Amino acid sequence: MPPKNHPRRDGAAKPLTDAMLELIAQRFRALAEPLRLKLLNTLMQGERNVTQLVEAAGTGQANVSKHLSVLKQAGMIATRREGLVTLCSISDPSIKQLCEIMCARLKAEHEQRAKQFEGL
Amino acid sequence: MPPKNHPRRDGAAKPLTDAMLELIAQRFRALAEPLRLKLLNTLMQGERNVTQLVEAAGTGQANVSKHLSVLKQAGMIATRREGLVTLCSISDPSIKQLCEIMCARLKAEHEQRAKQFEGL
DNA sequence: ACAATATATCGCTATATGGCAATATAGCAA
DNA sequence: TTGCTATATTGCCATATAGCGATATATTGT
Repeated sequence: MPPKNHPRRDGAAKPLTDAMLELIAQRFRALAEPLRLKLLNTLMQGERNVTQLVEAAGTGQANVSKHLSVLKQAGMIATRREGLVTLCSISDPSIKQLCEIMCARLKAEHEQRAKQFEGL
Repeated sequence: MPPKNHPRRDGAAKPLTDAMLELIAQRFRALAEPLRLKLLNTLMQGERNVTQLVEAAGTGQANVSKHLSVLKQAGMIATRREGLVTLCSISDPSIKQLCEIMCARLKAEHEQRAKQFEGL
């Protein structure tokens, strides 16, 4: 038996190895490009094939294909071939959460800034 | 009065402008480097000055300083000067959430992979 | 086999950025 | 002032990667 996994009472950070940090950074990096976020945002509505994603993205097919492979590599999307087309879908349910948290924070900061300008 | 903010019943994605996508990507980019994650992880334990962060990070001071400015620019940390030292602290409470979600997902995937190797 | 369509991959250039060494700046003390 | 410490900034190099055009591969239909 490995030692029991005690949850931490304090807010202390767990010791993260460099390898773990690299893994985490890698996943954030996959979310760190506007075009990839756009693709994911499109896929939130449901499964789409590559051509549809190219149209929605408004950029070249080669580019979309490359970004899709990054997302796939990061385990964020899954693909299945159906005849001629490749259908893509989100395979990582936490992505929606992550984006919502980010957006909420951005909105809060924006409103905070707006308040600074009230009644000049 | 602006139009009321109806919450969405469906799982439909909101229309995100390119500017918004860029902003979101920018924040994820700040989290997309192992060293920055390490700094944030250290700061989770509380306020630290730059020298302490340099020691904890195990890299050069110039490097740490640059990464800190990225995090500050992204609104994730705040700094205050106290005499000779600059004290840094996390200013964005959502960071912890984001990292925890990422880590949970990584752990889940790791366990999933481990299962694939059971009973070869 | 050939043609047509959908997607992936390759080669390229331009840009962004991490790390380092050196230097600059700021605050404090003697 | 001079010197010391803490931090920021600058210049440089190496690497990563976004975007693009061209090409390769795969799948289906004729």
